[in-house]
Amino acid sequence: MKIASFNINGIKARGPALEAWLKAASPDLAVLQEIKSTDETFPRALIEDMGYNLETHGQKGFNGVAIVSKLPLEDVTRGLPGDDDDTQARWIEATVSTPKGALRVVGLYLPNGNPVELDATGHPVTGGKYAYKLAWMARMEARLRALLALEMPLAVMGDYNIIPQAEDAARPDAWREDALFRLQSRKAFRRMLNLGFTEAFRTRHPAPGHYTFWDYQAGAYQKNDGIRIDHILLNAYAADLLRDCQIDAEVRAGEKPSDHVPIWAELAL
DNA sequence: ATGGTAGCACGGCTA
Repeated sequence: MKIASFNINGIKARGPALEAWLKAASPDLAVLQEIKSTDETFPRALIEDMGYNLETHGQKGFNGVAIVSKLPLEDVTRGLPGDDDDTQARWIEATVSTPKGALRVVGLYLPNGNPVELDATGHPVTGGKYAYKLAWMARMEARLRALLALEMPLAVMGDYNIIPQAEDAARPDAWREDALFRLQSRKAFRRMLNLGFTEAFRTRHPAPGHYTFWDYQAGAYQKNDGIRIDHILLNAYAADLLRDCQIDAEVRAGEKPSDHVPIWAELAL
């Protein structure tokens, strides 16, 4: 089965581009980020008329995640555990079952974290966006530990807002102090990888220069001034099933595109 | 360079 992740940056503006990509790529399942819509205002027919099932975890104006799937979505859960006061819609889970076995899927939109605010001793300022990002990643690590204990194939996909290595940015020096690339962010990401995950794209494409995001500003796409921040992490059960992983970079050149492009993986499932 | 562009929704935040 083909599974994918796509930060669509607003479902109301992305209808035609999303439909065109779903038709062309025909993923069996895709997690979507930044739907920027509530569950009630999401244009469900756009997805359902194409034969996909849809589960949303929306929020007015910002954030919001969803899963679309040709197979039924089972055991759907919404929200990242660990902080009852966190109202931002950034996490959704579901299970799909095939004749060859089941797959647990996470769709996530990890906080951006900018601007980075540090106190005099270099610690993130409490209540700031960077502190929120790091706290969110700590909660995510705890949730991943619980999911790993299920001992079943697991795919954790989405907009991580993390540039894992210098090779994943056209101009790494421009990102050194940014929340997407500073060492503390990358360490938190690596801690999660070290729980036993395989980063699907890097495993299959060791060469630098592959990106999933180009800013709308300053002609970033035309200059290929991109970063790789959308990732598919697979636990060992799922990594054993990995057959392919690609970025649909050409989507960025389409009509009225998102600033992100889809990334997908083929699993022998 | 404190700009630049885009989305949501109609003012200002988020990225």
